[in-house]
Amino acid sequence: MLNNSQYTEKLRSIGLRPTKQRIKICEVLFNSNKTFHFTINELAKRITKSTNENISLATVYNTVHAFKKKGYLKEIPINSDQSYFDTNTSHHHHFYDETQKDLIDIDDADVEPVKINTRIPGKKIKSVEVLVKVEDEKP
Amino acid sequence: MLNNSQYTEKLRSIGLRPTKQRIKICEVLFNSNKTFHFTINELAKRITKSTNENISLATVYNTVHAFKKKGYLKEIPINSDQSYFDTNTSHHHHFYDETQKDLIDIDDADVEPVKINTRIPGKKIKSVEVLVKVEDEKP
DNA sequence: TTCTACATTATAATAGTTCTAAACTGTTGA
DNA sequence: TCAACAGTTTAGAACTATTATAATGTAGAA
Ligand SMILES: [Mn+2]
Ligand SMILES: [Mn+2]
Ligand SMILES: [Zn+2]
Ligand SMILES: [Zn+2]
Repeated sequence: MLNNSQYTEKLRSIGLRPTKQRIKICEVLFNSNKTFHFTINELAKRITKSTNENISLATVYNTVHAFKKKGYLKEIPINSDQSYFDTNTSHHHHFYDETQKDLIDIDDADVEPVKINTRIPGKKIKSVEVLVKVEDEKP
Repeated sequence: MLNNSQYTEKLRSIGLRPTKQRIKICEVLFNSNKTFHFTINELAKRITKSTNENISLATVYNTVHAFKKKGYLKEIPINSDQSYFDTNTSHHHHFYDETQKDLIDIDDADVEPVKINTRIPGKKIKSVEVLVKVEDEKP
């Protein structure tokens, strides 16, 4: 629930110029108190719906990638059909409902700490994420 | 380390005709005592290298998908650029080395059982997989 | 051997994503 | 204040992994 001048500051703080396109995208992504998952196309549709002006698809891609790089968004690997992004940047996990093709958060507190008893020398861990695939129970 | 007639049986047992293309693909995928990860393009290159005859890319796609559906291969979601497949169909996890863009198995025994303390009503769990992203340690 | 359903193939089509290069804009500092 | 410039947006082209098409070929059954 931020206003435009707060997005302006947010953008400035990470070295991005606060253009009207970026502020619009911030509104769609971060104005809700709920986080959500989206594909680029879904995001583009939301933007078009909540605005009269159109934002070019290239700008949507550019901005999403800039936000991801700055840590405002995460990308969730689900399958190779298209990229899924997440406005929830806290450490958490996912159910993927293969019947509904739907991605659902699992709070980090609902997963016992994952213990990996092996390492790769010279490499440090960036993230540990659990993906739980689910489907409808047999009737 | 199977011979062609064993692949023939393997294919027959899952209702696929043992064509020479499919047997060739079986050889490349399953003749080694090591399992490995691959993309379709890498697989197509391996096939071309180990054969004089060429197998159409469409056949490689068709066969890989048929094998996946029959449980001979797993697909590993890493990113949305392209599909990664795994000849290791046992339950296991992965390191993804973001520096080298390399996928490395983690034996199931090296991961403490992952406990998820939440469920989705009406859905049953198909798989629980851990992806550990790593990168080079800072020097 | 003949028949048929299944399989292969080259190629076209599709779709998500990235690139291009021209037009536009936010910011800086003279 | 405003010219200058780097950063940004844009439409559309290009790119690339994947899937569809439809003609040709083949394995297995009878
Ligand atoms: Mn897929
Ligand atoms: Mn990506
Ligand atoms: Zn999430
Ligand atoms: Zn593996």
